[in-house]
Amino acid sequence: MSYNFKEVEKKWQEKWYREGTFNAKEDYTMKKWYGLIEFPYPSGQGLHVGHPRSYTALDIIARKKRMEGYNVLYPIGFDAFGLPAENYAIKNKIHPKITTEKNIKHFTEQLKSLGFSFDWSRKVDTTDPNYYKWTQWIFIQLFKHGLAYKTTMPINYCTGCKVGLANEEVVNGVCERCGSQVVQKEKSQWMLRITKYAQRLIDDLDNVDYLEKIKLQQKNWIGRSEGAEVNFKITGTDDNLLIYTTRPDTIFGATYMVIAPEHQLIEKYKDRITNFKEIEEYKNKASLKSDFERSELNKEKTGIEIKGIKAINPLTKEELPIWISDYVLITYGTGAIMAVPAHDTRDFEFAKKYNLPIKQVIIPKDGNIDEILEEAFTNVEDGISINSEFLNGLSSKDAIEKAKDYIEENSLGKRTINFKLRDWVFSRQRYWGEPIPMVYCDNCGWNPISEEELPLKLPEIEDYEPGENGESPLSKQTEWIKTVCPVCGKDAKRETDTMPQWAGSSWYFLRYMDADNNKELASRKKIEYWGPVDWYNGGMEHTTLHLLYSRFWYKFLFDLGIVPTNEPYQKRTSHGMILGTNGEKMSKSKGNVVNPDDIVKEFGADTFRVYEMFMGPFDQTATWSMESIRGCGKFLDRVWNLQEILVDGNEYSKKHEKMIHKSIKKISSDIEEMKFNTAISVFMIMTNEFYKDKEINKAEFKTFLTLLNPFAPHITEELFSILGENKTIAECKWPKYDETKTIDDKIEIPVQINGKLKDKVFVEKESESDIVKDVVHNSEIIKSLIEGKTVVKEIYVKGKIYNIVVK
RNA sequence: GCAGAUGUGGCGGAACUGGCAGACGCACAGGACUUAAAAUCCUGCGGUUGAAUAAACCGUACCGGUUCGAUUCCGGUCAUCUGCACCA
Repeated sequence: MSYNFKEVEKKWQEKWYREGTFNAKEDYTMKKWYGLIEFPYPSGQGLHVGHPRSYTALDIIARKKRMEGYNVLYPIGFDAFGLPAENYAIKNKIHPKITTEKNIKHFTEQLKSLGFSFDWSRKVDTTDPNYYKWTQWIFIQLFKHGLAYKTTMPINYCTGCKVGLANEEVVNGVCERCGSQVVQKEKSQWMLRITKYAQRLIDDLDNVDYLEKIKLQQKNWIGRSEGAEVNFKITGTDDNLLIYTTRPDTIFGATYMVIAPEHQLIEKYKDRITNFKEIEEYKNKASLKSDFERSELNKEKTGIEIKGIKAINPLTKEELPIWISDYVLITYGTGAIMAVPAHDTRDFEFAKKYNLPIKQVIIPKDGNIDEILEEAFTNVEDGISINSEFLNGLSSKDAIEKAKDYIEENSLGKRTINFKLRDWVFSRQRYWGEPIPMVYCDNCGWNPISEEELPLKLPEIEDYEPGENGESPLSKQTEWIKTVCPVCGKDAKRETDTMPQWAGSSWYFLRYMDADNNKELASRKKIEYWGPVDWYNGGMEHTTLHLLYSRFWYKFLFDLGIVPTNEPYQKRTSHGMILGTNGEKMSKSKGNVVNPDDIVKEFGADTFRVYEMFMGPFDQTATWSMESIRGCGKFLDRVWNLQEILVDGNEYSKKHEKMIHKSIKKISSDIEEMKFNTAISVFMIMTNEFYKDKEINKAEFKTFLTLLNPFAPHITEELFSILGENKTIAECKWPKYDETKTIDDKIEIPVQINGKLKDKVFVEKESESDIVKDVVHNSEIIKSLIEGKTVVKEIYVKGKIYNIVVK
């Protein structure tokens, strides 16, 4: 009897999606579970085999939760604004709306063909005006609370996409999306003040269940550091040069100062600087470099001494030269540092190159001053201050605190905290995004449009080419731009930039809770019931982008009183990538792309699902293998053919009872821990066992099918109905196990001599060591092996092992 | 350079909290069925020595340590992957 997956899968999918079997219930008395996967960008290439890895995993958990009696919300939607649709429009003159619609349709078919238990009734599409109305509304609130502002600043500008990019979108100096070169460009941009939330974004990580590596990556990205700002007097003036340092204990070792090329000091003391021309040249050269070029050139540091002004070390009163160098960044701290070459690697390198003095003020705990320092000594854990007056003899940790105290007591500066996190560049000079609902008036400046006017719809246009000088294509829509000032009513102009793709995805999980609401982004009642997301799975690549941005927006909404908790996601896990059969990342150019449609056609959705879960540990990278997927198909065929050895029975048979209870326990916990590969191996072991005994009874088969259902929903439902059940597995309860029935009463104890396995004995599970000892010493093998030798020691670890040490 | 992770048969991988290394699957080999092939079923499958289903030794990247006992813990080395990259 062979299994016709094509017919069976189609049959069940039609039933599920017609009846809305998996739609969340409007019963707010039930315990809820909200599982979330990252909604896909509906690209023209269709679904990638990587998508189903994440979707199947949470589908398994969602299906199990339903059977455990939870009201489950497992929604789906599309993150449909974005560059590929727009680039396609430029090339082919087809409106992005049309391609997006087409792609969403294709994605929907593909997702349904895999049998995911999504609630399709709540489908979200970020390009739908009913959706982006609220994206725009949130932006207006951000503006009203001073968290959105416009500023002219050097931005990362992609020469290919012709848009400004956030730091996060620049990878190795090229555009994350198109791979073109990124240069620095001055542009007026909308910014979101995410930095204001930096501390909370770190602190609240303590209250959520994210994988440790995710928390760590976010913390590193936000990059908090504690230090002090210290004023260094500029000679012959009352003015100060303010620097930032995390090592105020090294202040006695400062031998020169460095400021960033963009530092305002240069302009200010133009007249006193004797080599101003030279400095200016250096400055110009530096400004031409992109951030990437600057850091690429980091092997050789460059710099010039600013002649004519000096700084005074507030503690030693020494006069220190001031240098200009692009190894100091204007965007971090105060854009100026005191250089302590003896105790900072970068300063050391710079001092060596320009022959600047190196003064040691810290030595290792059990060390001495080195005559010639080979490298900077930077270890805070192991340092003792020397040559530092009141700091002498203190450990570096204590010295740092004491120095900070001294600085504050003597009004030389203050304790400060710095973050690496930058504000979020929120403007894109693109068409296919949410219009930024702002209006500029010569009298009143920037103001949001009235909330009643939302959504501010994207105008229908035909020319998607960027405007002059990389302006948004909307800048050519003169009619649309023309409006009146929402404050004074005079003529005014609309903002022509649009929002980045990260906007729509920053709050979509809230919309799922109440997808059709046209009065609020979602009702408070529903947010309180469904929120926060219980389990969110997605890629590691979104850790510092989407995940951080959406946490920021959610915290803002919390501050507004719209959401009741301060974190959106209770739990976050991530899946590993799937590589092509050659072990490389799948890409069209390499020709190693596996198309999910082909797999479904050849093997069926269930085999596809089982294979993706079986291929390796869920969070690790896995390589696609056509041989291995065949093995999973074989397993499901064996499951199908279990019908042939089916016998009657309303209870588990004696010989299978233990195995079944153990398996329920193992599979249940494996699913919760996302150890899907070992869960599937348990199913295989069970199947092998049934075949070995040439028998499976009805009760056993029902349990087996129920357990397997979340992994392979179609074949199991079909077999279940063949059994003559009048309900579906989806309506059944998740099987329970009896702990006492998972324990063997007779256990096998390995016996070792000097740690090497020699024999095995059987004992009652609760046997005390003297009983076990008797059994062990009765073994012929053991007897012969210890004969004539001295037994030094015998160890029995209850239920585990027996070890005899002989000489 | 810094931070994190990983390293186990021909391959993907398993092993709870320090207790039988290699579960399960793939590939491969032999056999059954078949005119034949595919499919299916059965058997074997870390290495060396061995006629052996006898036995012994070696074996979880490498070197060393702790322990009755280490894939697991500790110290060091090497390799690979990921993230960050002049953040003072």
